[in-house]
Amino acid sequence: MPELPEVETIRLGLQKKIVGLKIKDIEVLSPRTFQGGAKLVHDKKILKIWRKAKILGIDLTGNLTLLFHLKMTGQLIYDNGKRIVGGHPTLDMVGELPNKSTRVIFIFSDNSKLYFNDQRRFGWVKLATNKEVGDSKLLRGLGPEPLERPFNWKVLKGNLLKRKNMPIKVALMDQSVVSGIGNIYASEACFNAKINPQLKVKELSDKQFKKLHQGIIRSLKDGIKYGGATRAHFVDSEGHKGYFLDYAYVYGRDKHPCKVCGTEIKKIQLGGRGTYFCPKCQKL
DNA sequence: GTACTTGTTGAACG
DNA sequence: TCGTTCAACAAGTA
Repeated sequence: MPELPEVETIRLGLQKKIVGLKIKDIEVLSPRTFQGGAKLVHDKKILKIWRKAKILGIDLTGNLTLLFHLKMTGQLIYDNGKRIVGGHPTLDMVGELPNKSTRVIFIFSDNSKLYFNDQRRFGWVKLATNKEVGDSKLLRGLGPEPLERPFNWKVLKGNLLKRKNMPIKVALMDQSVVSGIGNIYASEACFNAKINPQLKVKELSDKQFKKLHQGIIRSLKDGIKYGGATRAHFVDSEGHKGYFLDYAYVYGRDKHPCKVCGTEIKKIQLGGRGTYFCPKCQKL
């Protein structure tokens, strides 16, 4: 599913392709997926594409911005005849478009198209004014971007300590602590830092906060390098089909041997979510 | 039919 | 009010 690295991958791919294009038309196949007045995008030009946490923003002329959240199964697929940019990987990304998962289609003045596909309709597209974007509680109260400079281990520690009694893995997923860490990367970051996900925040040493800071960055950069955390079929931004073997160290690998020490990976529930860890590498 | 999956939100708890 | 937990929601798979 699209997490921060996949949204970033999409942003980088789209940036190269649609900035400067004019939106000629829009088709909303699933009204509940599109919030706001769809017709307002007619004849607007794409100025800039940005990302905050897992939200993708496309700034348009007319002080308008399109906001996208892919949630679990959203995809953005750009098609100018051969090139596409993906999200949640499914085989239909290389098949015919539109298909039964297509919710919104943007048609540009050069007749290329951007498809918003979403199997489960958890995701959404929202047209907002620039002011609404600034006021949006979606974007306010988000913690620092984990891959940008202001995010260092002291900031991480300070923010985490607001949740001092929580298990560290649950606290990591709090979006006000750090932006964009979901269930997969929370487990992976803890593994990278060799910290047991059940450990309470207040029990971490400074050394562990430093390792966790590095662990978060490493897991996210790995994610971007591999184009997103997934073991399923994948299509890269040039349309080549690829296949990711499970690059994750722990996520989704319960009962499998740890890639570092061979110990069986355990799965537990933490904060109501599946949590994976190696009992030997991540001792309490 | 049931359990499970996700991020986000708002209710409910002590 | 607070820190924290939990149910609900969207819809599809196994």
